[in-house]
Amino acid sequence: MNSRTTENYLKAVYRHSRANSSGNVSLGIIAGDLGVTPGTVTQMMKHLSGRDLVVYESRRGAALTDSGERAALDIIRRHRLIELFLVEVMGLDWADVHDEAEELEHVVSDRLIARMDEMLGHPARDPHGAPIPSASGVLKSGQTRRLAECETGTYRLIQVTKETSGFLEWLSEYKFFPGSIFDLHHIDSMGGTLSLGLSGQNKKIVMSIEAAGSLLVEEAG
Amino acid sequence: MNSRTTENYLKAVYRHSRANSSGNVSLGIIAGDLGVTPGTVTQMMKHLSGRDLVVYESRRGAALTDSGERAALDIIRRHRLIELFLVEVMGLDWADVHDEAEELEHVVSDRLIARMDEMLGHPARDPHGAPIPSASGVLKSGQTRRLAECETGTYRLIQVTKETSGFLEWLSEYKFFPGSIFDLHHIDSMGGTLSLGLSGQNKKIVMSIEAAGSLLVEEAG
DNA sequence: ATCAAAGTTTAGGTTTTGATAACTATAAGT
DNA sequence: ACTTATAGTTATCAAAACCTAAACTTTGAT
Ligand SMILES: [Mn+2]
Ligand SMILES: [Mn+2]
Ligand SMILES: [Mn+2]
Ligand SMILES: [Mn+2]
Repeated sequence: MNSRTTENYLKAVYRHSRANSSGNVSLGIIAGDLGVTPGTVTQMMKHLSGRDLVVYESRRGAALTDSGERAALDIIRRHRLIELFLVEVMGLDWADVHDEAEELEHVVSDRLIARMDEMLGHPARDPHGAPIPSASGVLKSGQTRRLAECETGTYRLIQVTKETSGFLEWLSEYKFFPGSIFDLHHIDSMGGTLSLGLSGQNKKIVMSIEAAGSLLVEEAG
Repeated sequence: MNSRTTENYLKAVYRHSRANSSGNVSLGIIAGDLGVTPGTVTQMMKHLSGRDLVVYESRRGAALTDSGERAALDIIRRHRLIELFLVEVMGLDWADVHDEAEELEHVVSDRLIARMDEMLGHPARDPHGAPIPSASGVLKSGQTRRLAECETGTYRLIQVTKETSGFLEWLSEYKFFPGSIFDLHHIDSMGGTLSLGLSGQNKKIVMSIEAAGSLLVEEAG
């Protein structure tokens, strides 16, 4: 019904509307994200607009309609359930499932997704800590903060938003996973790094503030 | 690398070369199988020929090359492992997995297929009794006969070659599965039916000889 | 020899996705 | 206000991957 490509566009619009308060995404951002030229995005937005999946006003950007958001959340649900299934049922590494899910999300039937959900006990989060939208399209995200914007203190890692296998493997080496509790010891804003220690371990982790931008945490005091 | 469509053509050529002794498939048969016009098949065979997947001589039909056969067996392996995975690991009904596998076979990565194979203990047969080609592309099919061509006697059901869910559900009602042993009591070739009884049950099964054409059996004396 | 069936060819069409490059609107700076 | 830079739009072209229609050719059978 929706092609692979249009589904990926819908996800891209969704991704970037979270960032922008208005929910309106500028097309250049999508072009950059998907690696296509701006003209291509304009065309696609017109197309999606014709199918009532986005509202698009010339030069004002695009926003998902209700049915567009439903479609986007459905694909995101698929993606996240598939990732968790690959990790929990099939025993793959969390660093290794994103690309696979990126393909399968467009092909696996609703019935199979429902069965995965059932086997996994209607899970709330994927292996990277991202919340899984419900079958009815409700996504509940608690209030988290980017580690890059935190002061020193004690936190719990909730979600890793950058899913490149290199970064995930690096986190694994420190056994730093969603759920881990840690102390943010020191922030060197000039040097652009921060250092932290996992509770129950004495090795120190030093990472760039840029990298810390893809870690979502909540206070654990 | 190979598109969904070309992969399905390769499977179709493979399917019908088994039937023909020469291994040469007439293009009309493929057109009928895939529901396209003859000209479309001619074009596709030229295309596959250019990619060294089939040998094709005008009006003489097509046959898979070695690499074409390898490709076909790889997809068949995927298909059958996926079906078995869906039944054994995910608990779906055997009548319900073919269509799903028909899609997934083109998308699931090699790594995931290898993992399924491992989880299933390197199985020899799919849920319908069809042999699963090895990763190196070897398919060992024992010598079976079509029930439609058997005399009365005792047999074991090995494989069901028609995978429509209606037919599979009908077999399920009688608990008639690959592995089942039964007596072929009576053949009414004029009426076009045969009747048999499963060992350990006294209900009689009557089916058309046409339907019995899709049951492969071996003697169980 | 004739004919029907099977297969081929040609020409054309659709869908989906994308690029290029000239053009235009908007916002920002001076 | 005027210029300029930036972002976005438009129109045109393209290519891949399928497919059909219909006229034509070959082949095998009667
Ligand atoms: Mn992912
Ligand atoms: Mn995707
Ligand atoms: Mn099947
Ligand atoms: Mn298929």
